[in-house]
Amino acid sequence: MPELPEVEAVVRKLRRSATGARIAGFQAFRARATHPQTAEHVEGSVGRSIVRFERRGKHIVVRLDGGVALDVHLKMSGNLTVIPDARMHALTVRAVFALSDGRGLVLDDPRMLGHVNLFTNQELEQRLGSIGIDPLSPEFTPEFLAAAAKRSAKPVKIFLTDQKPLAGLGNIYAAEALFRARVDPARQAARLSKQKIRALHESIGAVLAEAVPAAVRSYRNPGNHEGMHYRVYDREGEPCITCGRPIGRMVQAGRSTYFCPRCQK
DNA sequence: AGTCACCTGATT
DNA sequence: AATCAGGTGACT
Repeated sequence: MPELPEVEAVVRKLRRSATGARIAGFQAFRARATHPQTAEHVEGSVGRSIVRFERRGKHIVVRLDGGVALDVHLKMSGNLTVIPDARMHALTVRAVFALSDGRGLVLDDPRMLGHVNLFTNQELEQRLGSIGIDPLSPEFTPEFLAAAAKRSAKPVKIFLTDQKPLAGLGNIYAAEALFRARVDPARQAARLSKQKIRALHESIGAVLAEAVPAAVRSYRNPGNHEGMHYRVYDREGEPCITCGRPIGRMVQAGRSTYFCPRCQK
C-alpha cells in the first residue's frame, strides 16, 4: 500500500535487515517484474553487495557495489521484503534476489504492476532526475511550495500527486493534507493564497509526521493493523470530523478524491 | 488534464 | 457481471 510513508517504512526495515548482504542469484517469475528490462539484465546484480537503501519519492533505490543500483517501484500493491529462505516464497512473489546467507529479498506484488530494474548510478540519476523534492526534506519550504504551485496549471490535488514538483504524495495523503488545510481539491494550484499555501505546507508535514510512524508500526507486525486513521479518505457519506456533514467524493484525473464540501472551500 | 492500459483481487 | 483499488506512463 505504498505512498511515501509506506515506502519509507519498507526502506527502514530493509536497512536494518539487508544492508551489507550479498546477492547470490536472481530469478523473475513474470517478465513484467523487470519491465522494461529483461531478467537477464537484472541478473547483472548477482555477485554484488548491498551498500545502502535509499528512498526517492516512491522509488526504492538499492545501491550496490560497483557503481550500480536497483530501482524498485511498488506501484499499487507491491512490497519488498526479506524472507528467511529464498526458496520458500509466497505465490504472489514476482522476483527473488537470493542472498548469500540463504535469505531472499523478494518483490511481492499480487497485482504485478511493480517492477525492479538495474541501472548504473549514472543512468539512475538520469531516470530519477525529473522527480521532485521530498516533502520530508529541508528543501520543502512554504516558499518552494508557493513557487511550484504558481507554475502549475492543474487543480491542487493533481498538482500534489504529480511527482515532478513534489515526490511521494499519492491519492490518500494528498486528500488528507488538503482536508487539514481546508483547501478545495479542485482549486487551481496557481490560485492559492499565501495563507492557503502556508496551511497546505504545514498540513503535508503534519500528515506525513503521523503517517510515517503509523506505516512503520503496521509493517513491523503485518497482522495487527495499527494504521493511520483517515479523516476523509474512503469515508464518502460518513460525517466530517469537523462539521458533521457527509464527506463527498469526486473524480479527478480518473481517481477518487475525498473531501468535505463544507470545510474545503 | 483527461482517458486508457498495465494486472489481480475484493467487493457490490 | 461490473466496478473499484494506494501508481504511473503513454496516448490524446
